[in-house]
Amino acid sequence: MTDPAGQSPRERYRAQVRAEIKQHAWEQIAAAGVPALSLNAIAKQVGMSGPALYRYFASRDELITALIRDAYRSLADTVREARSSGAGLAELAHVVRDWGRSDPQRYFLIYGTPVPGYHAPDDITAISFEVMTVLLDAAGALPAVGSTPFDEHLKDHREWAFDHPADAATLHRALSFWTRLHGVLSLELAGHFAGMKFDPALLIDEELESLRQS
Amino acid sequence: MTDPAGQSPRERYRAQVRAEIKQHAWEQIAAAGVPALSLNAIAKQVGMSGPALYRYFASRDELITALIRDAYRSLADTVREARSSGAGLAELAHVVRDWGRSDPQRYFLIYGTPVPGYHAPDDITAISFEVMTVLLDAAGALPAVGSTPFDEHLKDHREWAFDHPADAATLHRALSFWTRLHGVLSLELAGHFAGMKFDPALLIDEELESLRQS
DNA sequence: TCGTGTTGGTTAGAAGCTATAACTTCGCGT
DNA sequence: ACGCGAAGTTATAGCTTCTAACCAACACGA
Repeated sequence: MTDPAGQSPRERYRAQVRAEIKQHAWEQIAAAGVPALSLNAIAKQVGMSGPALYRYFASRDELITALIRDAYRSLADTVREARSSGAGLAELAHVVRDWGRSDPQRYFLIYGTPVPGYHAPDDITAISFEVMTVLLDAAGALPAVGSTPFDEHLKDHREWAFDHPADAATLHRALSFWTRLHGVLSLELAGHFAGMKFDPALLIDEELESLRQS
Repeated sequence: MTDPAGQSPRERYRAQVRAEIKQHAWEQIAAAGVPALSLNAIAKQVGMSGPALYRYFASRDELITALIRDAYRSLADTVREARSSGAGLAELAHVVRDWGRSDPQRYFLIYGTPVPGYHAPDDITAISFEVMTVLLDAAGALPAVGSTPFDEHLKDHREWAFDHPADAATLHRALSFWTRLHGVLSLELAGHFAGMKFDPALLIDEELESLRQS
């Protein structure tokens, strides 16, 4: 999916089997969620028996971590491509929404219930910064607005933006975009709007419209 | 926890053992999340061996469902009491935030990753309507504002409010309150603000402040 | 007061899971 | 051509949920 020229044929085979394993893992997760993911069942699906799978993933947790990494990677690629195609915050919201609706469990692998002990490896948190960078770029493209108390607060707490040159109001807008979109989208994907027949896309539009001026 | 006068001593004992089981279940969930919840381990903790626990909960899923019900019940009681003590939307937000921070896994039992096949029993969804009713009451107490396109859309999709007499703008504000609060709170509780050192309470304040006028 | 039936508890065991150990077989590179 | 390492196998330990069968003890009506 990334580098086509895998070196030795041994490694090419290995990468292909790993991909196949992850493919079946995604199908199981989409069908019944992460808790129902069974290494045994996956092994049988790919045609090997049980413990052979441990040659490819050292443990169940390592497989899940790989899936989380791929999910982040997919999200980051999606928003970066949309942004480079000229999408603003409003369009980005719907791009992310479509991405989430295409595989809700993948969305929740990133933004769902956390596992108390778990800390994601550094390379994964690095990808989440990629996403935030795109949001900061898009938020910075909006017209400047007046400062609020929270903006002042952010001036003292902008380490998380690293070297991004956004001003405090832009940090605020990127944060609000993130939290408002996630607020609507995660409730939609989790089915909490089930009975209510309104269109979540319209709610998102207005949540972000009011973000433009405030 | 609810009705003190359990009838027969048999039923009193039964209710007390059920409560003790749930107590240990909450501790396990808080420590390692729902997937790590083990009926065997709980049984040993309460001093009985293995399958005896099935006299009190027919299955692991039924125990978890009971925990979900208690979580909803606790949330509904919390917001209703706060509202009856005169809390407005702004105060309600912090009441809910405190409730979530006191036991994040309990929050995620309601608003976290959904299980694909699972549908909550009717009595649980009824409790979620209790919460929504309080939000609608509090949202209706705010000064009236002009109508937006989404308000017009809501006029045709207000079945979920049942017989509550709120106008469309109030439905909209209750929805925005819910989604914005959940957006910030769930990301905070999941640790996605880990590196960033800003105060989520301030972000919530401003998210709801802009809701007052829009 | 004496059956009798429900309830709470036990141990045994089936089926499934993760994961490790020991062993064999295949294929790549020197 | 040969050897070594990678890939796969079976066996097994230890965990899980959950069912079956059995036993004890309490509650209640005759």
